[in-house]
Amino acid sequence: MSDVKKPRGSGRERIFRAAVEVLMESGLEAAQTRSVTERAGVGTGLLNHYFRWPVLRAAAWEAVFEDAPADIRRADETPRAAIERFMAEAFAPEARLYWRLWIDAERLAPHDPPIAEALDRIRTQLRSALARLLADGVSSGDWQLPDPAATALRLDALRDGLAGLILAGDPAMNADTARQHLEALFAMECGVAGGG
Amino acid sequence: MSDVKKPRGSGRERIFRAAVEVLMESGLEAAQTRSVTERAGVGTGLLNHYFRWPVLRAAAWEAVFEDAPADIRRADETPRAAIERFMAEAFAPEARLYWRLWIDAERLAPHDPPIAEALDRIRTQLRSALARLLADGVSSGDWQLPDPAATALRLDALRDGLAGLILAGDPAMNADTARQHLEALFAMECGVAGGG
DNA sequence: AATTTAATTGAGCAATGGCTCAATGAGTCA
DNA sequence: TGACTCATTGAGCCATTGCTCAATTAAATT
Repeated sequence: MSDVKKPRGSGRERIFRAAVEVLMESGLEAAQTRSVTERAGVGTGLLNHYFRWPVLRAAAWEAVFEDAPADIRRADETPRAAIERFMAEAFAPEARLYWRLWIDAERLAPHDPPIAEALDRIRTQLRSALARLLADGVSSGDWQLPDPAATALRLDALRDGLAGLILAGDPAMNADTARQHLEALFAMECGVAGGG
Repeated sequence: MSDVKKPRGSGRERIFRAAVEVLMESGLEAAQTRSVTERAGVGTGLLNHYFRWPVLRAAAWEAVFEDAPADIRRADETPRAAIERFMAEAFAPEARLYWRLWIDAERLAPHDPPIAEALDRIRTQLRSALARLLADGVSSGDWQLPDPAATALRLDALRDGLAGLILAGDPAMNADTARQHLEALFAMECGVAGGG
């Protein structure tokens, strides 16, 4: 009876989980307290009893990306396989939701301290995971890179820029093209002559 | 007397010019009709008499970037000089305002048709101006590129991504570092071995 | 001067959205 | 059973913001 309308867990937990779901559906900026309380099956007052919206929002955002750094290089995955998956997943349709959340966070960060802190933590972890992967590939002889950390930063930034173009509806950009450009950069980084 | 408070021009002109100024100061999202009418020294009703806010905002935005495409390659400028200026200006402090406007527009575009159209026009012009510059540099023997249009797109996207990192307050990114990465990409595009 | 037309005003409307707070319900302890 | 605590509710507050509209002023026309 009580779980027809209300998911399991205490009010506080339900609100947090609902916030995560709302973020995934609506993005950071369109998400509202009312959507969260509605989805949690809870009065509007309860959210404000437990949380302050900007803090809850940032916490839910961080929860969405919590596992991402560890997922850059999965257990027993070769560097080459991980990089191939990196390229394949970068602009996959399933990634759109995450890109929107990511870019929303970059936009909000200058005016939203909780978001800024969360973004900083996740970004640092993601980037060092990628740099580690690139360095491992050098160690294992899969590829050569003069400066894996710098390459990680460029791959990161180019992926960010390409995803931004896709999300902004650039007619000259789509997932396939974006992937080709990202792969072209990696090839150049590894010393293969300039890409087309 | 009448130009102590009110700048010259008709109400319509004054409002448009004020809109441009407000955009430059506040960015696209923080800009409000009241700031514009205040700055124009005009009643709030007049703005709505002449314009619809989303349309005015997009028109003012486009006016800000109107001259940018032609400025990629100035008259009597060699390709090399133009590219050097491109790199130097990309992340200069003066460019911050424009970056904010640009990224705001990318964010608004999916939900704001007037902005989407303006962004599309300017982006197309900017990108083809850059591609033309790169192709000219190949013709003149300043550099070699297998596919100048693809290189233009990557330079564009990487610059976008790097600027996004700076604006979002990434502690690992600043104007100098960003410029180095952008130059590293260009060097690789031209066939110089992978950059550090 | 009289009339018409256009420019201009700003108080206020309507919708939005985070948050308050007095009230209610439910569980616990003596 | 009464007293106390904590969870929960939701109508409504309050500030924001694009926009309306009846009223006013100024300019042009006859």
